[in-house]
Amino acid sequence: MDIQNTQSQMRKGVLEFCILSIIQQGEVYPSDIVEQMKAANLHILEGTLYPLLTRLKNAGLLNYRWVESISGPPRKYFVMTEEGKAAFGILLQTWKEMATAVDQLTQEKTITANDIEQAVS
Amino acid sequence: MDIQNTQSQMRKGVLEFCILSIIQQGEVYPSDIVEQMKAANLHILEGTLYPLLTRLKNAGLLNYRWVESISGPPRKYFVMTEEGKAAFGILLQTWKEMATAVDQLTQEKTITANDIEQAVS
DNA sequence: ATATAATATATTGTAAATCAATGTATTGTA
DNA sequence: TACAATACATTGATTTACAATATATTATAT
Repeated sequence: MDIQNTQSQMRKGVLEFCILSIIQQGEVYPSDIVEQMKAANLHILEGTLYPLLTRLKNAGLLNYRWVESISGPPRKYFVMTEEGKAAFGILLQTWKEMATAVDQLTQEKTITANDIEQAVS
Repeated sequence: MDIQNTQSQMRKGVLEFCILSIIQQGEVYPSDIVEQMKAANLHILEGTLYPLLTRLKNAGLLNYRWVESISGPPRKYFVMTEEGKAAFGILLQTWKEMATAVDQLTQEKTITANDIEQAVS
């Protein structure tokens, strides 16, 4: 176990949320997503992305349509469903709440049960 | 796959970071950690926490000492090592960078009800 | 004194998900 | 016609959180 592992755990946690966010901003195909994630320093591999998109599609949050490419095989362009938009709204709030909680945890000196026990004795 | 799964993934990602943060603020034993995490709405179960603490201890980031309790079996109080403090510093920066990146991803071009209203009109 | 409850550390088996490596298919170019 | 580039997709291994349960110590009630 090293620190890079913990760092990548942190990034993993927000993968689905970020991918939904990217798709909500406009139709994209998987390579677009990989690029945008890389630009945000949140790298994702295709072996992770494809099963993830399939899961989100099967869950009813996404749909896709085939679009011919001028330079290669056709591409799967993904779009949000209404259910997906609703889910994204919930996740956005979850993210905000969690980020606030983590910021408070790391910045505040929390009073512990241990402090209370020592203070009472 | 449901949305609660994605929410818990989000929380999982920051578990180690939050636990290091709690321990950095003062000596605690596992039940203290469970309580503080619960207070931050970031629940963790004992079956998750004990192996995690063992991993962090084996990685050289934590140490512990036994302390007798007045009401039950002795407790393992955990403290940060110097290496642990250094690792926490790195993770704190990773967290800040990631939170900024996620905020930018979600705020860049998020489609709002207002956007739709303007587009329709 | 004994049994039960409360506290606390710890392990096991299962399920989920990411990653690295590789496979399959289509189109453009030399 | 062969090769390169692009794109979707799967497989096997590893990691890890969780639920359930185990083990041990101390306090309390009967």
